[in-house]
Amino acid sequence: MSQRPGPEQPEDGGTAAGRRQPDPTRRNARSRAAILMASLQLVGEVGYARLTIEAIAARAGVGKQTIYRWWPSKAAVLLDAFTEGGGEGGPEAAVPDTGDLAADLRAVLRATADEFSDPAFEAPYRALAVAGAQDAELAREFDARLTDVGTELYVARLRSARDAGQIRGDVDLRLAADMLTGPFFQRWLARRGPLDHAFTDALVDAVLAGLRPRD
Amino acid sequence: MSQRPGPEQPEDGGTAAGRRQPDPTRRNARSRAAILMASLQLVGEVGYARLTIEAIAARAGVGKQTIYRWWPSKAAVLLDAFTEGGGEGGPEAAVPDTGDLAADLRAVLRATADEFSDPAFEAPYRALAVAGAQDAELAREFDARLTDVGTELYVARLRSARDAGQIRGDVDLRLAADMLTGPFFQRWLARRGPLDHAFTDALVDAVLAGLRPRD
Amino acid sequence: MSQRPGPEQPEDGGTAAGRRQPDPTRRNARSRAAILMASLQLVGEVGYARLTIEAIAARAGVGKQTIYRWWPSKAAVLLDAFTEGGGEGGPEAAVPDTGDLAADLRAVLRATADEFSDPAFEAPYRALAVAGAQDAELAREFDARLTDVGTELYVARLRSARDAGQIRGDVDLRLAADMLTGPFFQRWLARRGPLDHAFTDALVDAVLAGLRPRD
Amino acid sequence: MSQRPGPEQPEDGGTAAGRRQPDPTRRNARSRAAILMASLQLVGEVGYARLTIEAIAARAGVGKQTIYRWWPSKAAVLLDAFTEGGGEGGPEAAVPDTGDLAADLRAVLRATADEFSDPAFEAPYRALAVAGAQDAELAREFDARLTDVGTELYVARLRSARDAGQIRGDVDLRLAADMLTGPFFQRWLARRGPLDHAFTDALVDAVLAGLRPRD
DNA sequence: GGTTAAGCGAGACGGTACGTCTGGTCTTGTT
DNA sequence: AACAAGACCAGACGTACCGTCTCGCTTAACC
Repeated sequence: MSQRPGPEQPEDGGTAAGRRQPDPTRRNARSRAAILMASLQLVGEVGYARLTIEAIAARAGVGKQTIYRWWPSKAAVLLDAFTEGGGEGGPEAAVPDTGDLAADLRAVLRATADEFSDPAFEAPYRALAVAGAQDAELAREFDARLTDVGTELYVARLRSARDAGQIRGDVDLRLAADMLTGPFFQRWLARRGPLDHAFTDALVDAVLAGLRPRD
Repeated sequence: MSQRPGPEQPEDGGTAAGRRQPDPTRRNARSRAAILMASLQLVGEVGYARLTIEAIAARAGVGKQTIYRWWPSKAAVLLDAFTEGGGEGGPEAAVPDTGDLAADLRAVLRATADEFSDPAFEAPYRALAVAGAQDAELAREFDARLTDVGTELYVARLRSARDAGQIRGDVDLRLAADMLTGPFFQRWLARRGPLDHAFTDALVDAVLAGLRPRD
Repeated sequence: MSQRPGPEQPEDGGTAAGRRQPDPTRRNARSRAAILMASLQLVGEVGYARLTIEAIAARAGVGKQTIYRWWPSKAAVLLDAFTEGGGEGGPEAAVPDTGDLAADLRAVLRATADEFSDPAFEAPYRALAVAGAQDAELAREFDARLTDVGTELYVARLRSARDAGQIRGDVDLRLAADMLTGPFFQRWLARRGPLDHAFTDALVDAVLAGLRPRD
Repeated sequence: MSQRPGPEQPEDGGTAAGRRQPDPTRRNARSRAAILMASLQLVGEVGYARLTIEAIAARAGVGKQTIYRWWPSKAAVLLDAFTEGGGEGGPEAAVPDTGDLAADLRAVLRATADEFSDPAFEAPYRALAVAGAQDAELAREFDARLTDVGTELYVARLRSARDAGQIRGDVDLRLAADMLTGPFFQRWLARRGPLDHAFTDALVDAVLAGLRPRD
């Protein structure tokens, strides 16, 4: 979100013009940080639906225009807040590779489950998921900066396992990763059950059962 | 949703009173139908975020109070509208049982994918999923009336297959069903890829690979 | 201002339509009174330039929309407030007619000067004069409801004096009235000097000097 | 208005300091002229109420601070703009003295009426009158630089006539001048009627009727 | 002639109020 | 009593300006 100084504006002074884009170099870093911090606090306190730009501005000690100047929506604010504030690239930074695929995946999914049980993480992440479900443009951004990164880590670990002959050569690694994250995501977002280790362990086992060489 | 005239009001005629519950027998069926119809139309036209009670009332030719009297939220209206308007019990009415588990699941998931590609179905369903993600109470209702029903159909079909010895006896049928619906749900809600038959077929195959007896 | 239920809207449901006009019979009298009262208080406290609709609404315990629904501008609110609150038809209700024209005019102008020295009267009246100077539409309304009424009273008294032969038959009564009010108005609005009895008495004498029969 | 580098700052280099007064010798004359020009243009286009400092700055191609540095308010800008741009000392430069008082006054008032019928003159003058009505400090400045000058010219001409025995010796010349300008001002500012020659001629005659010696 | 301190164009900033929109409640008159 | 209609209090929306505050840049004035 925030500002990408891409080459999309053809002339600027032309006829179409429209919204005047601000100069990112003059941006007040202190205000920006205060806004992101306030967003995370407030979404945790009142939830996404009752999160308002006015409240963020007031909490951050900032004019509303300073938010509207730099972000197109409150979801975009949250996305910046989340990616900068704590979620450093998705559920985990990297899937460990001890050689034991099952153990590695169990460990990561357990850690992820724990993370999603932390309200400070859960509230903004859920807010972003909800916003993304309603706005394709935001969803793209959200996926590119959070979800896809996480998926890629699973794919990488699975590829390593495939190279080691621990899983069949014909498996679709992307699909396999989705089989790990999909049930997890659904259970979490729709609150279809507790995100405990029993569930994640069983999920890992069930998925791996379909990936192992037929011997 | 709508109104369950349960025995929760202890005194009613007391001092504090509170919410007067209306008499369902005097309800105007024509208004109710118009409200549900208008909800479905509007959510398809403007999406859930910009769906307003005022617009529903205006479109239905109904007073706002008639909506507030019978439903606690616009999501509840939509839920009634959806379960009565078209989604006759979730994605499908029943999983066929031809004896060929893979073929049956492929058929059902293909049909479901087609259904979720129909905007008239997709818009209100997505709206409900989004509302459910933000409101646990609503999510419960939503699951009870839509998702759980669907899941149960998969579980039933899988049980039949297990009884026929086509899948191992130790598999967790609920988890197996989640492995079918989870990736599907995630791909759909977060728009992580096209909901085509290639995807659903591959998903069915991948899940079944983990369920088959080891022989 | 407020609402004139004239027959100007031809069809309403037609193509032009536009602003939906509210139903004056359903108007909340208590809210209306509170708004007018608050307007008078606030214009006295902070002046017209810093008088805001928001502050009026807050002071009156009323939603902003209730003001915007019934009045087109804060000046219109003030005009209603002023004509109903205290200014009972302009500077004075009637010019006395004791037979002594000079004495009568002196008395009225002295009373008017006193009135314009009362901040509770002065603040809203000045606000209206200022608003009228900037908005011809409002000025028309203001004149019709306040200034013209006052002028007419002078004209009536002067006509009585003319009929009694106390002033020449060829004098333009309207102009004569303007010669009384014009210098007064200018001195007051532009603060060109004190509005004391010395001034008003001198003004009356100077004007009458030009009206008397030449003998 | 603008800046009077008077000796009001006691210490300047003190601790509290406060308002830094800028150095008038380093002032950019081109910017100053552009600001005054833009003010006059804009007040004619949108009126005083919707005249904004930002718009003046933008039209003049000038930073906002350059306006705030040299003028305390938009009214002060307008006052400078007006006194420099065209109204060179009020309605007229001098009242002619042909010996015929009535003819001289009629000529001046006719010219003044014509001037006040010119939008390029009327718009900023009305703006200043309005601003002055709301701000006593500004009104003082306005009077000193425009109105008083005009009044003094009338007084001078009347004094000349009095010395020539054309009007009585006991008349209050200041009041007489106000009887000419007051009705004119009121009619113009409150738009109580057309500012045509018929009006001004009648006004001159009516006033002079009260000034002539009783013979 | 190089340094330095202002004025300057530009515009980001913390604020306030705008006029609009919608939420959810209350009131009125009709069916 | 439910209903259509819509006025009401409340408060967030996104915009427009306010007046202040940096930023670099230009332009004297004084070394």
